[in-house]
Amino acid sequence: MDYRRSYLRDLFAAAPGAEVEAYGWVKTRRDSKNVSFVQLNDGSCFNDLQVVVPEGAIDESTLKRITTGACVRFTGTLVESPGGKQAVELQAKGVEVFGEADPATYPLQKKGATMEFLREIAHLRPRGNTFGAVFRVRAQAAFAIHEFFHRRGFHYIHPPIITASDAEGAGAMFHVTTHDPYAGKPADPAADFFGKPAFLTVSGQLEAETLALALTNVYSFGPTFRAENSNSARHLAEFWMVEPEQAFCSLEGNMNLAEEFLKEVIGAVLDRCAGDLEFFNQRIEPELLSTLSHVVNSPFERLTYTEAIKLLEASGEAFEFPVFWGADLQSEHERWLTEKKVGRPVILTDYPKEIKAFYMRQNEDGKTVRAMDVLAPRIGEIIGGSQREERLDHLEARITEMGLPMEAYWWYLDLRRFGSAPHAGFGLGFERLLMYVTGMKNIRDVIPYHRTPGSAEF
RNA sequence: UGCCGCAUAGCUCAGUCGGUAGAGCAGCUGACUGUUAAUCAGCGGGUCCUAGGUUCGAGUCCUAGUGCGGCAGCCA
Repeated sequence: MDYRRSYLRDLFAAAPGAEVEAYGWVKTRRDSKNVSFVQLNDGSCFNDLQVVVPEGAIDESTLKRITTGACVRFTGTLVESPGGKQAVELQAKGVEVFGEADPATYPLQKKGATMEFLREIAHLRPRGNTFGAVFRVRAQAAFAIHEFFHRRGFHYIHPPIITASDAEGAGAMFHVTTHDPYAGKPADPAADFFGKPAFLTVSGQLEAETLALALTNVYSFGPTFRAENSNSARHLAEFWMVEPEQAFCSLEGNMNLAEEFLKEVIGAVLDRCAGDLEFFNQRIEPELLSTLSHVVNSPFERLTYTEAIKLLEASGEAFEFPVFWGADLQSEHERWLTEKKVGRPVILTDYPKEIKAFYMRQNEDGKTVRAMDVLAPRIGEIIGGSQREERLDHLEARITEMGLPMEAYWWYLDLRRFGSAPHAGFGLGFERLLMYVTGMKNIRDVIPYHRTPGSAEF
């Protein structure tokens, strides 16, 4: 056995008449008087291979071990299929059973399981249609992201996952310690592993900026952690984030990059995962394919926050939360804009400085900052970014205004002391992108093992 | 974390007015000339989430807890 062999993906493209092997897991077996049919899948592509077992080809006691969930290798001849649902099938001559699966206790059925139940058997769900497709799309999307940046000369960087800075301000953080938190002794950071409090990163942005102001165009793509007690279909405590950062880049350049990025990655998945997306379109989200091709082929709407507020005020909608200049936009407002008003992704820019982070570049009006959020129908905010404040005095003033600890930012401020440059970047939630591309409704179902409050199984 | 809803067979669910447990699918046994969510017949399968309470009697009503979901918030 060797990875250099045929996979089901290859068999579907092979010429009938070939003698082949087929490795995989059994989806179902159907028996007739003289013949048995086995649906086999190895995860190499969406389609199952139909294996035909003529009477006598395999002895009955072995055939009985080939049940749903079993792992097997068939040998036989690839032939054109007389059945309507597949071009080729395997005429079996022999089989080896690697692992049986007791049909009475194997929890995956071919019919009618809810997403909630499948989440409880997350170690087995990749064997089903839906999650096989999810994780193939996840892999292709991740690869397409690296390709996108690589082709444009961006350098892939690796900001630390453990950080001693608790001042990033992007959300509640997980502590990292070698001390027993349940021992009841008083906390003593100086005696801990790093000699001070340490945390899991909530964003690599500040570190990415330091590399952008040397390598010009960089991006990171890795796990990110937020200890927020959020219980929603759009939040995880551990998720993957893509964070490009560009020197010599304005907010407009940042928006252009974000739009090109989404279009190219979605386009790549449309190209390379056609079978998987077809399934999502049929069974998960009926409008998926038309929506995605529309997104790839039409420009994103770009609005300033101020324009968006005016549109919302003129909408005539009875919103639960009031709309006024200075208010943070609520989900209902974002949804109206992107789903009802525009019907495709919207980029909102130039938010009031009071509702955005300290590092965003201040506009000349003294009221707004060069922030941008990309909002997508169905899932809301998929990207958040900004042009960064590159002027030392402006940045220091904002840190003081917001009551943040100036000392903690000494190295971040050094970037503005020594060779500062206009620069911009954004953060993209990888799982949110996957929700958008697959039509899956819960973010817990686009990652193999979700981490959420009260949930760290597997 | 707040509001709302749900929890019954392996899965998906029904269970009327409070009177002692049901279906479909899955599984098992058999039938069937190539099936493809195969079909047909038969069989087995229950801590009705947990703990209290009301009642002659609770799957059903009440209280608390737990889990899950929806919406909201936090954001990516």
